[in-house]
Amino acid sequence: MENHPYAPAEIEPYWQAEWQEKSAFKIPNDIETLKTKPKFYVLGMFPYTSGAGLHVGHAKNYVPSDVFANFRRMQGYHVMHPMGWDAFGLPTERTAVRENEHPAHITERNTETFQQQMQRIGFSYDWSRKIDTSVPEYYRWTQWIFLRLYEKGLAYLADVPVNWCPALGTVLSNEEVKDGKYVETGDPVERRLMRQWMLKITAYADRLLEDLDVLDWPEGLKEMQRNWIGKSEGADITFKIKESDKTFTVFTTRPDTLFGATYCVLAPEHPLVSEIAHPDAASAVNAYVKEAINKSDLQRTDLATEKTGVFTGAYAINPCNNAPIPIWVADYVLMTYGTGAIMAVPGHDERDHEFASAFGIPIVEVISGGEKPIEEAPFEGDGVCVNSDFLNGLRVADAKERMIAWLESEERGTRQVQYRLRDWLFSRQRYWGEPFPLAHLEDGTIVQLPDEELPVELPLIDAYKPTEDGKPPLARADANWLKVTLPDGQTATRETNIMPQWAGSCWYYLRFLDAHNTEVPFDPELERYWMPVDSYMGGAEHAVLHLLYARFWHKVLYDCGLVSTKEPFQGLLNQGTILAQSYQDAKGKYYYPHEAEEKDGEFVAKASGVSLQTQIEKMSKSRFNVINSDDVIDNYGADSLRLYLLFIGPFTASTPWQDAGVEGVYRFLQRVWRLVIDEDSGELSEKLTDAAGTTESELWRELHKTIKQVTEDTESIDKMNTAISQMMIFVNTATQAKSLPKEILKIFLHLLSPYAPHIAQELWHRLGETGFIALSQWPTHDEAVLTSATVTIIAQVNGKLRNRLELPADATEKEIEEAALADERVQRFIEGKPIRKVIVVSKRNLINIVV
RNA sequence: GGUCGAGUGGUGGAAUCGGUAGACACAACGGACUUAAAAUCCGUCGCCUGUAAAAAGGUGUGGGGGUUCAAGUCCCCCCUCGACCA
Repeated sequence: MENHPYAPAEIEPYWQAEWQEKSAFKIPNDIETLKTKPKFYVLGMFPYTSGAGLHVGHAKNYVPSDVFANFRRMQGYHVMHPMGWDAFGLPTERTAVRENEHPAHITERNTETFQQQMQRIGFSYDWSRKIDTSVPEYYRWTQWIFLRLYEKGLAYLADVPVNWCPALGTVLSNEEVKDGKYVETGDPVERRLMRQWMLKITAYADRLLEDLDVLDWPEGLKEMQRNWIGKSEGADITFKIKESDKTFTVFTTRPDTLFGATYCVLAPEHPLVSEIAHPDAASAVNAYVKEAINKSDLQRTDLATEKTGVFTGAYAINPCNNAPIPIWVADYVLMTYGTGAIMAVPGHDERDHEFASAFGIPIVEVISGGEKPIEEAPFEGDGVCVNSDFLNGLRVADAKERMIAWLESEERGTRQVQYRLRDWLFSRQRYWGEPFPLAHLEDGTIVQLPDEELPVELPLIDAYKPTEDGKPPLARADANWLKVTLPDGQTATRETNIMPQWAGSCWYYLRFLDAHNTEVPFDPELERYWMPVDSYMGGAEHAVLHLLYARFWHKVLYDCGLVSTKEPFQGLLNQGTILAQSYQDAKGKYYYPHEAEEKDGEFVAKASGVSLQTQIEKMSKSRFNVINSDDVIDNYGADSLRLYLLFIGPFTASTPWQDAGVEGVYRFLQRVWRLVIDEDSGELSEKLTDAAGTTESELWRELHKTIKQVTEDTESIDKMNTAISQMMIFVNTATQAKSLPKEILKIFLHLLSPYAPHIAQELWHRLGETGFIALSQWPTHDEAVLTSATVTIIAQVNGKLRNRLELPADATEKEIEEAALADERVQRFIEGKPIRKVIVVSKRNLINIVV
């Protein structure tokens, strides 16, 4: 006899094709049609399209955003839910070099894979809005926006220290360098000053900081952005150099401790270092500077490492008491923060204290209140000024104000706000990125190309590496590309740097709104309708850089009158990472799970027998523990994959993948299937009836309970795991019911549809409905159905549960108390003891008797 | 070192405003069905005492202390892990 079990491999491709063919999730682009409904913009951070394809870690982000988009759509919103590809960047360029193929071809192949994998999961994206940051139709507008920044004076050239690898002849990012070596080849890397494009993000520091307050983001994430921007208020103070007319300026957040400054430190890169060094000290200073310059900032400022430094032989004059204090050079001071020079107050700063102790520099207490003597430990807390002349007796906050006022009146310093945020290094000496829409005249003048000339397309070149004389790869392009004739007839040479990988992702959420516009980057009316993004979901690894860069560009566009909101992403959630078991031998080499086996409770490599360590860690290609979404779909179907990723835990929690867990949700879907379909005949189950839903009153109540909870849990996004639990409870109840009104099942299928769209659609269809359940209306629960005639009262004695009492729902507190005191089991515990207090919590259906 | 977050059965995780700890699953175990197995259905499942089995009781949310009629939840100290920053 033929069987008719739940067969996702048959129903899923069918409905995916139907959705595609009927454009089920296509959003109109006509503003009048759009205005008939409220809008909702759900955006999952688009993926970098590496060759590895989509794994379940990506899906952990995209599945909840898809469920939420489905949910809002059923609630009657126009839902913007697009997808696209972040395609420019180094990984693809590296693959291109390795495989000797143009990066555009590789990108095409990779994006094709990603799209197929996503379509197999049944996401409700409007694929007609798909974008790819590496195609000219898109990056034309990235260049266009860059020109708006350039016009506003926000892009400039500067000599900045970069990681230069002589062996490769190229600049590397900080992430590619570890311990002064290129992480992949071990070639040495040095710090070198190079002329680079910078974006003046620091001009927006204050607004980037202040506007965080209006965003619905997790507090921790806002705090990370605040720390990154790192605003600190204090003063710039000018120090004269003894027996010289030279001066230097320091920035300090603690002007109140100026009387305690017993030495100064210049960063090794500080221009004064070579000028002021005493002849006797010059050679030691030079040697020190040379060594320090190649260390990373992290190495230099790490509190754990021992402080190093060298005395210059010169003295500065403390501006508040004219005391001469020695000037040192030390690498714990960075040229890139503040002024590259500090006043050191060892009594009240930990690093200064450590340094002064090591080199025998005096330590003076100027703020009282420390627990230990000032020679033993610095005191960084709040206290009262001492040994500080006109500041004596003031508390720290007042002393700061007083000192700044005094410095300003004496013209020895000014109030100053300092940011940790640096300007954004915006150029790369690479190939696979957006060319700058700029050119250089013979005399060195830089000119912007007219908007009509865009896009500046990437030229074809023969090798993706810098030229022998150190110019970027684009300098290899032929003269047709390199030379450009300007509207005024002059000839210029194109800029050969490219933009960094971040550029394309800084505004992609705007292009989705009007993805095919050839006149403007996006239509202003559409922008006003859709923006801001209501719910942006993605990994915490983008908590700082991507989100800060995109917010910066958005604010510039706002200032240009091109967008209507100050912030791009009103709501934001970070998904937890997905973890998986990985296997490593003693040397740290990773093994695939299929290469490992368990022997006597230990793991060993199948081939060699060497013993392996196992751990649960982040799923990634380099750890050989990636689970591909296609494999899961092959075995269980897309609906099981979706459900499992949600059921595994809250959206924001990091949880380990367990193959066995997929079985559980797969079984659940099979039970759902059997509620509707008789597996033996393939016909509708005989339990199904056309009776009203209320005829199965217990099930009817469970249904309404389920509507309520699924609605609330889906709304929160973070609790979709408990929404699924409740659906399981409903299905368990329905399985045991003697008869099943179709009405009840149809309502339930609505709840299931955002989560498991294929099976919900198939069963909806089998129950005789036409059209897409995904486009039907979300049900609401009836509170009256949930109330019942009796309630269960929890009876406690001294806070411990002793019995449950079934009482009428309208029982008064007095009646509850009487019933509880009369209860036999409660009696056993109060027997013979005086009752001291009785507390009835009617809201919680609870009574506590204290004896 | 600093900031923020977390720690609950064998496992993933539930638990609203302080009010029944362990929902829902996985794994395990037992039973029904089957020639057998798979699948399915039913049941047990924190630990300890207790019992033939129950009943019943004690204890229990990283550790210690506190507030409260009542603490996984609030406060203080400590330990461990994670993220970010230095």
